[in-house]
Amino acid sequence: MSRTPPLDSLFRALADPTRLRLINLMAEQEICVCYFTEVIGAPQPKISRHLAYLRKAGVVAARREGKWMHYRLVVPSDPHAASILKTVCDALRQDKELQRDLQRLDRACCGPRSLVQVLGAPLPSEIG
Amino acid sequence: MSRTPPLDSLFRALADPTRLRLINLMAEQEICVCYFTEVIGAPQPKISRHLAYLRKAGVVAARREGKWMHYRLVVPSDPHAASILKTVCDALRQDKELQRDLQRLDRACCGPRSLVQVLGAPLPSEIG
DNA sequence: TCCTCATATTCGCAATAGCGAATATATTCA
DNA sequence: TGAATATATTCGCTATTGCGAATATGAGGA
Repeated sequence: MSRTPPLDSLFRALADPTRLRLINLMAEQEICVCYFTEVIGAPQPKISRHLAYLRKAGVVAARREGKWMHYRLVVPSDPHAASILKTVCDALRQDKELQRDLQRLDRACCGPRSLVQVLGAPLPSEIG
Repeated sequence: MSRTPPLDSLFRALADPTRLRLINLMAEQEICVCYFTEVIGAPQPKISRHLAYLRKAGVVAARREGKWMHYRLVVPSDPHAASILKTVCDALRQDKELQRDLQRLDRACCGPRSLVQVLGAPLPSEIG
């Protein structure tokens, strides 16, 4: 007796600029939380809460590796939701602001004062 | 200086079950408000407010014809938003609950005690 | 064990969303 | 002009959301 279409929870998850930035950063890679806070420049609890929101919505999954938590996108089981999420990622990738996020991610990973160098943070890894 | 991705307003518009039902009903046709209230079975102000929300978000447009207001989907100028909205409509069409809405719309238009017969309401029209 | 670091959760608050009830507006018809 | 109809808006309320600040949890190392 579910009187609500199955997609509105997905859209609620997508209906926030910070969460869209997080999704964009995860679109290609599994990413450690420390990069999110670095790239987005928001307080860590804010990032963590949005990640928790995405987790509850089933949009992302988390994996612990020692002290670090890695987040990755989950392909929704509903094929329509999956298709929408794919389309969304494609759209985000074209946004100028969000491209700058990806550049900042690059610097945070590989630059001379990168988190990798300073904290020994784990590198993002391509999703196999 | 728009610090927010352009899509989150679209997703906020989509993040409500009633609005998804409205969008589904408009997916193929321009529809008169009286059908929305009839099919969805919600109080008229509620329908009207959600339509206003969709209008402000640029998802639908309205056209007056005498006493009746007709609403239709608007293809967003941003091609990514357009692509997302298309994908959403395709997904909604497959939902069982939403298919029943379309059946109710059919009856409201063409059945023996249809609004067309009782009120002289205008028929939905294919979007050319 | 204690300390540190990475991340998560809780708390209290301000902003927002959605709702029903009532009312306003716009159009047609008499 | 006034009544009737279709739709829109406003109001007061409750529920939810997002936030910063503070605190808790969980892992690794001394």
